[in-house]
This record gives sequence, C-alpha cells and structure tokens, in this order.
Amino acid sequence: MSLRAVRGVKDILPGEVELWEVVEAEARRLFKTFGYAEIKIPVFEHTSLFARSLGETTDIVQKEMYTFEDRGGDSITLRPEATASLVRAYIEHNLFHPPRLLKVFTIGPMFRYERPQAGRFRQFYQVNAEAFGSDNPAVDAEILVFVDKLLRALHLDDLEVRLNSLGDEACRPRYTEALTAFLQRRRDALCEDCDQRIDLNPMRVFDCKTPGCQELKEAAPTIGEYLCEACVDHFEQVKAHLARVDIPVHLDPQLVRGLDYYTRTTFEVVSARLGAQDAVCGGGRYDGLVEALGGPPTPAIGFAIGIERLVSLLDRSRLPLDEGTPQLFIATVGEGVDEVAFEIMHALRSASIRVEREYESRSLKAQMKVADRSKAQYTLILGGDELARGAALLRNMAASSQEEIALDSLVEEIKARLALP
RNA sequence: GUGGGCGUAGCUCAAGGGUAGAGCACCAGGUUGUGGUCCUGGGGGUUGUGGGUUCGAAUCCCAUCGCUCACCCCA
Repeated sequence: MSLRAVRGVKDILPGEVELWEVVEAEARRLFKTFGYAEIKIPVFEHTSLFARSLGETTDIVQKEMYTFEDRGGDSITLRPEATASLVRAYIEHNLFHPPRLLKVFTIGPMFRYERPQAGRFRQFYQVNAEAFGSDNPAVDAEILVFVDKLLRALHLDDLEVRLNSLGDEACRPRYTEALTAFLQRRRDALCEDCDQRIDLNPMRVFDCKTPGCQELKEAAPTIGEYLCEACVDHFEQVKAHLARVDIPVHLDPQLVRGLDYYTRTTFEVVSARLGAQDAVCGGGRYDGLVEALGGPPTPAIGFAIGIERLVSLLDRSRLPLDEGTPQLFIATVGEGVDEVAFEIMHALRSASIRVEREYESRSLKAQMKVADRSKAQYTLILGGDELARGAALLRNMAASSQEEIALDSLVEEIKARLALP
C-alpha cells in the first residue's frame, strides 16, 4: 500500500463518525445550558506562546510539538492543546473588558509528536472549555457538574473523577521544597527518570509507575498538608458545592498535572476500561496564566476532554445514532424511467424525505437487495405498467406489503405513511 | 527515544519448506417485475517491501517499512 495516512493520525469513517456527532451535539447542547459560548481558534500559533504557557521544561514543549518555520521565517507550532490559544485570544481581543465571567468552549484537533498507542494519537480531538474571570469555587464545581452531566448523557457511569488541589503561589513553593527535600534524602531508591524529575518537576514523581517509586510515594508528603488557609478554604468550598448536588468525586492527594500552569483545583476523569492512556478528561484552575501571558490578573479554570478516548468507551446501543438511513428507496423497472425517478426523488427530497436510489440499471431483484441493505422503511417501485396509468408501487419493507399510489399525490401519501407533517 | 507482539482476499483468520484456503462480505443464477432465509455458481491475493538460503519460500535468515501494545507522557 503506497498511499497511507501519516503515522499516528487516523480517518474517522462513516459508522464511527455518528458517535462523534452524538458527543459533539451533547457537548454543544450542554454548553448552551451552562452558558458557554463557542469560539473558533486557529490550529497553529507562534511557537513562543506554548513555550511560555505550558512551561519550558514540560515534555510537550521539549519533545512533542510540531514546530516548523513558515515561508516567512516565523516559528510556528501546531497547537498541542487549546488553553494557550484561548488565553491568547482572551487577551488579544480584550475579552476581559468589561470585567465579567467569560465562559467559552471550542472543539477541534490537537497535535503532539508522540509514539502512538491505544488512546494516543499524533492528531487527536478535544472538547475544551475555559471560564475566565472568577476564582469562585462555585465555578470550579460547575465545571465538574458539566463533565458529570455530559458523561451521564452519554451513558458513561463507570468513570472515576479524581480531584485534588495543587495550591497557589503562596503555598505550592513550600510544598515543592518539602517534597524535593524528601526525595533527595531517598535519591538512591528512585528510578532514573524520577531522579531527574526532582529538579525539573518533583510532583511528577507521583505519576511514576515503577514499584520502587510507588512505595516511596506512600511516605511522601502530600500537597494537602501544605495548602495555605486560602487554598484549603477554596478547596473545601469546591467539595461542599459538589456534595450539595451529589456529584461523586474521588479525592486523590497525589493527583498532579503535567502542565506548569495549573493551580488549586485539579481534576482528571479516568476509565478502568482504557489501557495505559486512561484519562478521558483533565483540567483545573490556572489563576496565574492570563497575567503571565501579558493580560490583567485573571483567575481562570478549564478542562479538556479527549474525544477519541471518550468515543472508545461509548455503548452505541444506548445512543441515538443517526446512521443516515433512507426513509424511502427508489427502484426502477424498464427503459426510460430514470428521468421520472430523478424527478420524483427531487420532489421527495424537497419535502425533506430521505431518499436513496440505485443508479445503475440492475435487475429489480438486485435493486431490492440494495433497498433491503439500506434499511429503508419503504421502497418505491417505478415500473412501466404502473407509470402508464400514472401510478407507482409503494412497498413497506418490514411488512412485505405493497400498494399502488397515484403519482400526483405521491409526496402527500408518502409523508402520511412516514408520519411527517 | 526504548522494548515486546504482529503484517496472507474488502473484513476476521487458516496453511510452519512442495499448486494459497475458509467464514463473512460482494456479484450472478434458482423462468417475464420484488429484499431478508436457503441452494448453485463466480470474481477477487506478485502472502507489507527488498535481499538471501533452497531444486522449490507465505513458511527459514537478514534488512526495511508499517501496524499494535507497553515504557515515557497525557486528553
């Protein structure tokens, strides 16, 4: 096979794309009810945006970005995530003016140069949402309510929401210091990767899966013990809001994030049915990012849902998929009825009836087979005999019954049988 | 970037040195113009690619590409 898609990307074909349609439709519907407005942003940005927002030392920036020089000599990067772009747009268009809570979402592809595996692709799609301008814990809770509602609408009730607080600039440094000291004392027990993480981003040791590090983690200090009063209070309120509306969450004191900009509330939704890449959704608060990128001090919180991973969990039998099944199939018999068929198909479609047809002149038997496979409710058989007296045969496929219908009332008759207005 | 597994028909897979097969799918027929079940027949593969060993390679060896899973990272 000489023509192939690029490694790590894939086509979403008819048959699967209907699941995507349901996910996107549900998300859009819920965003409206939660007051989020859609925003469309470019898929590439100046490279510096990502370096500044994600953190120079993150893996994404150091080895996973699709970065290239454009014809004008600028360094461009295909977005590895959406938050940076959304913050950029927020600042660029002065969306902080007038001061208010601004809630936006976007849906689209992200790009990361990683080794592909189950649930990990080089181009993958995310649903992204951000709420700018409030540090009220109710906003945090609301986001988790949204995620919960979306998952339930998609009949996903076996996912676990993990929640933690990462503290802020007041308390996190103290914790990082303590953790670093703890890890340095046990340096020889750590794996090679974690040894390096001590200096780069010590909290990521909690992500390590090596048995030795796992044991060490148990004894390590957790961020919760070091949170300042304001962060404790904030976190408590988030939890209280969630409890009030019965949103179940699993507190995970060791939950950390790979991106530098997160503060305070952090969460992740994971599935036991996925492989190593088990996070369907991840997000959290990033109260310092807008200012760090040159905007006014603006608290904000957001999240991203991985659509491929979400779709892979869906049970199609529980979802209203639109397979595009025709309501009516047109079969023709004999010479010279093609034009009539074309005209009738046009009239039916003008009445918003889904019509399909076999275009090749094949035997009626073959056409009926195609009609059957199409799962059309009715088949309209246009034959010379009936056409000669201004009529056609309408066959109810499930009932295996058929009747003759006059051509001049065809559209009305068919609409009546399909129970259309 | 590192390691494991796998590449045979559209799909799922057999054949493990001696003519490349099955199921499903597809096409046609089973008397004039009727689908699903059934019966009969048919089309379809330079066995990922390139080398090597051999009288003979899908099968053994080497390389290469691809897919896949895991590490890593994260959605």
